[in-house]
Order: sequence, then C-alpha cells, then structure tokens
Amino acid sequence: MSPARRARLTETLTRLHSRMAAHYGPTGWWPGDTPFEVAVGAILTQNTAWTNVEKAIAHLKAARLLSPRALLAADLAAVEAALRPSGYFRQKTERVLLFCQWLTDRFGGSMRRMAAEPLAPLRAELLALRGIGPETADDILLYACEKPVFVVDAYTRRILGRHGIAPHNLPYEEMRALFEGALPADVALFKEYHGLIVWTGKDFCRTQPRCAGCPLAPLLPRGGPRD
DNA sequence: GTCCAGGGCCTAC
DNA sequence: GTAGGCCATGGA
Repeated sequence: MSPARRARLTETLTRLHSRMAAHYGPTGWWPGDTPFEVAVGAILTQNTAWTNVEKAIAHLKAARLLSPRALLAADLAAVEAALRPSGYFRQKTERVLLFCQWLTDRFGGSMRRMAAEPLAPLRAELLALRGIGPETADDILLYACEKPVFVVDAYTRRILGRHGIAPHNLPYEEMRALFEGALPADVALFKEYHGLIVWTGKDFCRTQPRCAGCPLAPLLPRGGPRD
C-alpha cells in the first residue's frame, strides 16, 4: 500500500472510531470476570447471539465449572448441558475442552502464563487448535491476553463494506492487516474499536441497512450504504 | 412459523 | 481458493 493511501485509510478509520466513541462513550468490551471466562466466551459466541452465551456461562459458574481443571474433570454430559443454550453445544463442548487441554498441557492451565508468550507463535498455536479460527483466536489474544491484534468480525465486514472502505468479503488476514497497518498497535484502542463496532453493528447494521440515527451515517458514501 | 446471530470445519469443484 | 452444507438454541 502506498504511503498516501495508508494515510487516507488512517484518517478514515480514525474518523469512524471518533464517531462511534462520541456516540457511545467507553464500551469496556469484552464482558467477563477473568481471562479464562473471556476465552470460553470467545468460543461460545461463534455464530451465536451473545444473550445465549451469557446463559451458558451462567450455567458454568453455577456448576463451578468455569476453570480448565473443573471442565476437564467434569462429565461430558454435564458440560454439554451447561453449554446447551449457546447452540452447537456438542461442537462447542469439544472446542472448549480441547482449549482447556491445550492450556493445561502448555501452560499448566494458566492464562497468565499463556499471555506471557510472544504473539506470533501463540497465535499460530491457537489457530492450530480444532475449533479456533482467526476471529476466535484474535478475541482471545486481544481481550484475554492483552495482545495488540485487531479482531475482524461480521460487523466489521458489514460496516467497512457499507462505507466503501473495503469489500465485505476481503480475506480475514487482509482485513486485519488493513486495520493494523493504519492504526497504532495499541491494545486499549483495539479493544474499544472492536467493542464500538459490535455495539454499532447490533444497533444499526443488521442485515437490512437501518441507518437512521447511526453515528456513522454522516460518513456514508454518496448513494447511501452498500453491501 | 420464519429468520438470524460477533464462526469454523469439511467436502466438492 | 472458494462456494455450500452442516452444526443448535433462543429471541425478534
């Protein structure tokens, strides 16, 4: 990318962030009491409404299952029952348990020790785990491990697509590089930026464009939103 | 009743 | 390398 184009992109993405931040204030994203809860939530929210994830996490807490040790020791049926409300519960049970096993084998079950690992090899290890793709890995790296990676999700694609900033079907790594190349590698900024995208996406950017009142509407290209 | 949600894997071309 | 089917529940 040319320096001039990169500078324009930085300006565009910064303006986008300013509009959302002015509308919502700090989001404090991601919800979760501990890094491990954040990591589990990242797996459970795959293609699923967050309200359903909350139910599953509440079940885990009530059953005292919200630790790698407890999950690995629990009956499979008990874990499945707890995760049921989050949908795809058989797959997600397998994915959560595989993550727990890896965390235990590699770091003695410690998210703190995991977070001390350098970013690039850690990301590669996460991506090698069955059931952890790029978005889930980056959720965990950014919000549970405080690593400066930008999370790309469906809302990110939709918003950038509608504003003519990037095609919505740009490959994940290219979309991530677009943000990371244009913004400073700042964990707090990346956390808030993604949180604001999620909030804006939920409120204004569902499948049908619904731009009335959207903080980003004044930035839309001529001709209105595109998909 | 129908549609859809903050993905990821597998298979077929 | 990519398009399409599959996984499952709960809320709108």
